Amino acid sequence: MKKISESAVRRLSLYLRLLQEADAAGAETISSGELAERGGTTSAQVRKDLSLFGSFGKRGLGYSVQELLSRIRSILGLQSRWRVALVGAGKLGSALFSYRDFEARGFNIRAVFDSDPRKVGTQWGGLGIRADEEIDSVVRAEEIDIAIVAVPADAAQQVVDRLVKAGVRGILNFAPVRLKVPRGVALKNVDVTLELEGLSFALNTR
Amino acid sequence: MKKISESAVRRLSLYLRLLQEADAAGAETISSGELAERGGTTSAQVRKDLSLFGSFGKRGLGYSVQELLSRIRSILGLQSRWRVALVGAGKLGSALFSYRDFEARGFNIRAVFDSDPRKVGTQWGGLGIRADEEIDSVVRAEEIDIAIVAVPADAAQQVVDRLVKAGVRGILNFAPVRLKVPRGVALKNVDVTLELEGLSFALNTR
DNA sequence: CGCCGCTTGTGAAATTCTTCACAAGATAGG
DNA sequence: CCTATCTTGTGAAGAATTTCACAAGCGGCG
Repeated sequence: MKKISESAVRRLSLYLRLLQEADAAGAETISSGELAERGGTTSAQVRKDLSLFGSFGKRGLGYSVQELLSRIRSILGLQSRWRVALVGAGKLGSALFSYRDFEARGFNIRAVFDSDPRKVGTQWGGLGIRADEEIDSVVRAEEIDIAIVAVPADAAQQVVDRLVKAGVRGILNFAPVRLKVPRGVALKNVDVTLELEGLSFALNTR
Repeated sequence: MKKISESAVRRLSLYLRLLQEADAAGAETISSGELAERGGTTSAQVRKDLSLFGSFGKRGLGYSVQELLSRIRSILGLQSRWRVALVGAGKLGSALFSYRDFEARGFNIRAVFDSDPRKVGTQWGGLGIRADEEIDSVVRAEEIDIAIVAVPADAAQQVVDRLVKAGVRGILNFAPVRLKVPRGVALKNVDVTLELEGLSFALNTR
């Protein structure tokens, strides 16, 4: 199997959303050109991306919205739900937790952790907040695959070490630090400051 | 002036953070190799990135931490503060607002908007929440450069249209939609679902 | 049935990004 | 002053990604 670039995966994920919108709008079929237009790319790019995984379209017609939806879901591994833990019950954690769109897209938050003893034990939508020390046992018991890390920068590496030790295989990190994870564990970072600085650069150079 | 790739800018931003850490740790000087190691890249990459803007190092010695800090700040346009508006005073907006790290990095939130009449008028850390209808006048009066959009997907385009009309030149969008902005307006997206799906793909293919 | 208009899938070309590799500057030590 | 050791800056090579361009499949219509 050849290597799939990160940007190709991002775009697939984007196509998935566009397809869901098209589906909701009642479209039966969609062309690479329409997808490109709505996704801000080119039709050749769309076709190339899809061709990495097979040929799903019909010449002259385009793609069946239903079929492409299910193909992309399967490519991205979204057929079944992922079991997710959220670490950090601060404001960001709370915002993420209440963002119920995750649920709809197959990410099921099954545990919440925080280091603050005053928060531990309180209920969040039917889920009791656990102490960081319980990460190992709870993650194992709940068979968590993915963790969302929303703790301060100086606590993040320790939390991640615990998560990895407990068997988590994917981490989405919101703390502004470069985390170390062993190979075999997937890591993605969301760094708002970095994006703002990107805007600053763009505004600065013109 | 030649074109600078998005990834190069991201890395500069990363180097900036690493330099701040090195500075806090008391380092006077730093080599491309050290930066690379801490930033998860290669020394050639670091040197190439920096060489796009000039030659800031001393052979045999490396880079002066202080000088490189100020050079990168100036490249990224962070010498002066940016005037920022936050649109959307929900949970995410609240999390972003209270993340005072922005302030430290030169992004000064000067206005908060929300469409909910019950929120309008309440105070957030000394700032009164304004109605979306006021975007035009307030953004002009406050000379806002950058807006952070943290509203539901179906409201985002309308908000952005207003912001753009009022003269905002950079937008950081958290809503899961592909926004349309005129050329000349810089747009960055933070899409958590997309990142989670990227993790799903990574976990799925092995 | 045959032609026409549309759209896919994909090699090949073009472009962009990363890595290599090395001359040359800088310092320290004898 | 000379040598040994670092580390930069940068053309050139290599790799990856995007765009081009076109043959070929498909459906509709006369």
